[in-house]
Amino acid sequence: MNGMDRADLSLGPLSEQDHAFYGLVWAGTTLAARVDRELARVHGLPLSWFEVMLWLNYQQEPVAASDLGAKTMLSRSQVSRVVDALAGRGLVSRTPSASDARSVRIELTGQGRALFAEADATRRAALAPVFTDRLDAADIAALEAVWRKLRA
Amino acid sequence: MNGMDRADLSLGPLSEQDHAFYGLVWAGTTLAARVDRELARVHGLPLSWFEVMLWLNYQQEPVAASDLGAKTMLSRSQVSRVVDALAGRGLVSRTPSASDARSVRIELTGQGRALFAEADATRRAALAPVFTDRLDAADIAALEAVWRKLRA
DNA sequence: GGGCACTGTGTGCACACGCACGCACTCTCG
DNA sequence: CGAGAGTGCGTGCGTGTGCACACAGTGCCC
Repeated sequence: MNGMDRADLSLGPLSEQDHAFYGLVWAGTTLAARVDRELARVHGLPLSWFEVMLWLNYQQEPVAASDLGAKTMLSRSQVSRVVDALAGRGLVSRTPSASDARSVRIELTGQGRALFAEADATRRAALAPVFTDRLDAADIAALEAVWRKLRA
Repeated sequence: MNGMDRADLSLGPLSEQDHAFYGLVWAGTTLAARVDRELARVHGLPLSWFEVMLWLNYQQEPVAASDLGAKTMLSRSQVSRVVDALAGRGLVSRTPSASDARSVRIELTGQGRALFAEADATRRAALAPVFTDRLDAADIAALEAVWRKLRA
């Protein structure tokens, strides 16, 4: 992650589609960088750790590492290392699967859930002035529609 | 850059705003990764190199390295290294500024412009099936409106 | 049951990036 | 004119990441 908000994104003679694309990449990286910086500053928590905890938090059952790699935006090797670090701090528990001896069942500990709740609050706080507060319901709905089309 | 399209982004009980945010980051990184992979495959060109060439291509006059750092999404050190690599391949020229001996005037060479034209074509080709073709004019306009609000 | 392809996971290595620093140069002010 | 603050640029260092590989375990098919 970057750590600085830069990029004015005032490019010149680009088509509408191209400009929309660059704006998309710019907005995504800028907002992610801001969240990453705030998470690191307040909780000493890298964004990749937060991403794993986010996914684990909304799962009822423990999940396998390969699931985290498929669902999250992280590679398998990154998942392996992040989970290892989280386990070292007691934020997640890694128990071998009963049905498959290769697989590992990963879940948040109580401490992990507590820290995630705090971290998610700071994420919302960091996002509010630059994202949430600036968009109305119609904007949000429009973005939703676009994501649906892109995901298909 | 990543190199793989992953992430299904089917998160659970999130608010509309949060879902819009995650979709934004997901779409940005996924599309950027796709462009990066295609650029590397076809032209052996990293996305950071392409980004510098893109900005240089739409400038009439040579620009300083600090301008590239401010306008592009790259850090100053990254600009320094990328420009060095591009100069090594004869794609950009670095001539010391006449008015300020510290500054460098960077511009694309003819070879650089030619390669950028090809690379930009592959970028459009890579983006078409997953982005451009899936969105209509109303979607593009909606995205434009959002980027305007976020940039302000 | 035994061999074989395949899957889930972890790791060594090379590479790219940001940060902090250093150097050369410019500007300002007394 | 000279000293000190500020600016533009490049670079060593530490860190994080992806890729390719290794290893253990599983399922299939004969």
